[in-house]
Amino acid sequence: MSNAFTDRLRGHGPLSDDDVRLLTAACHSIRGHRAGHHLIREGDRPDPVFVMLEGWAARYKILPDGGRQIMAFMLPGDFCDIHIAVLEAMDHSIVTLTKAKVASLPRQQMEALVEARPAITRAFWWSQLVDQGVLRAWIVSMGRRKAQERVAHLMCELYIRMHNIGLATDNQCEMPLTQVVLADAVGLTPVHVNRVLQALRQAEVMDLRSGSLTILDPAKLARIAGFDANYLHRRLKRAA
Amino acid sequence: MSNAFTDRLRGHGPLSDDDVRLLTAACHSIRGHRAGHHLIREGDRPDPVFVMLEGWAARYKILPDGGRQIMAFMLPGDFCDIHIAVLEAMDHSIVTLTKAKVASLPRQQMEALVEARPAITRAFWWSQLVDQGVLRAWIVSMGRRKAQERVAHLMCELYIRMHNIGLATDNQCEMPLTQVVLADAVGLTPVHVNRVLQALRQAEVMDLRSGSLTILDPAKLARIAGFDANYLHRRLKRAA
DNA sequence: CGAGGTGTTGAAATATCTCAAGCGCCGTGG
DNA sequence: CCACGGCGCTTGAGATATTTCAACACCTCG
Repeated sequence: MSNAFTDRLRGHGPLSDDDVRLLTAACHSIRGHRAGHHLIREGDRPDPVFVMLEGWAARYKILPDGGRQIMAFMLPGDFCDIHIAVLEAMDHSIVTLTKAKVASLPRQQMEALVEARPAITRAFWWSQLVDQGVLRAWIVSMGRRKAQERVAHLMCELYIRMHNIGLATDNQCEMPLTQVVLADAVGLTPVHVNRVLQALRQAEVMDLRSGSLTILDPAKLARIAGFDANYLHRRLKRAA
Repeated sequence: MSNAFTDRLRGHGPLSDDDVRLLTAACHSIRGHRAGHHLIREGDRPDPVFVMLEGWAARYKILPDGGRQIMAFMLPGDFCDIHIAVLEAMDHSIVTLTKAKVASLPRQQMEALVEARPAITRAFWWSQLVDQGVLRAWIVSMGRRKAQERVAHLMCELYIRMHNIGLATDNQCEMPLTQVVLADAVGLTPVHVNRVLQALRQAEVMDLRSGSLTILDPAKLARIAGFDANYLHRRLKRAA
């Protein structure tokens, strides 16, 4: 009677058993997808809200010149904006990056939950808050950090997020990102990302390779990244 | 019985007279500030929610190396995240950029409104949605657009937002940004921003000067920027 | 009158991109 | 089982966008 989704929301504040039951029930349609499957495409009329139960996905936009910019990574427990259903057309797309299991909640059911269950609404707001914090951190990175710092910062973010959902062991976790995906996220060129990764490896700071990240020197990594975790404010940790 | 704030929210969906009355009443403490006044500083414990009634403000973060990155501009009718009150400490600051009039709503009153008034909650969600759209657009800009396109895009965004709140006439509006503020927003150097502005001026695309923006060739500007307004989904326009 | 913020200009330095090529791996199809 | 093609990673060298540093003019404000 729980999954990555309810666990995550519970991290944002107490939910009654009833709340959890309603939420799990709402995730009725659960489907498996392979890497590269589009959950939504730009231009689609959005209806259901997607919730990642397993695997990774990315939210991205394609520019007129064909370039791609990734705006967010979605990990297990994350979900697409609840209110997105109000729009007529998506202005971006979402793809799975790995094999994934995703639930979809019909819009109406979502809204019903929000209207009826204050605790759930509150949990959603929290989640929103964290998401916005992440978006802002990305803006700071892209605006003022140089290549090395940028990828270091992203690795910090993703490691912490993985850690928060119990998917990281000591200084190591899965990180199923190819160098071009990484490049599209940090706003660099794949070849430059490659060189940056090599530099970080040779400096014995971190090692990203074949789908997994190893942090060799956490303090140094955080210093390079200028990383300050508290924008990810994880209630979970504190409540535990 | 209305102000920039209620007008804005009304743009996101119908509000009853009662809703509007409650909202205006909630803006009890209204104060004037001069340019450069901090509404919140990083590290502060946030309590009230601020609403811009007149003037501009910017949300920014200072990096370890002393650099500043602006993450958002706040125009009349905008407000800081409602839920921000849940945090223990602000992870960024907000300053006024011009003389400004701002209302502050106590946290509790805010939450009471949200619990009691579904229409108001809905309006807040909309507002959130738009804000997130803007954040994402900034990420795309900083990640994949070059200097000229970036400032062109920002000018498009700000012009449209000013237009939406009735503060722009034909292809012209107030734009009280110094070149260094602009630079801190788009992630460039002030001197480079200067050159970009000159280029856009000489190309007769737009002219930003002494606090006001003139769009000389809207089509060209939008083309350079790769601008697509629909992420700002303004209900106002449609409803009108 | 002086000080500081703002806009402007020039020239050299540098981070990042572009283009181009090669290598290893893996899954597919013959 | 092998050959092939495609993808992901790596490397090099030259091109380019943007930064840095430094200086100056202008204006406002005290």
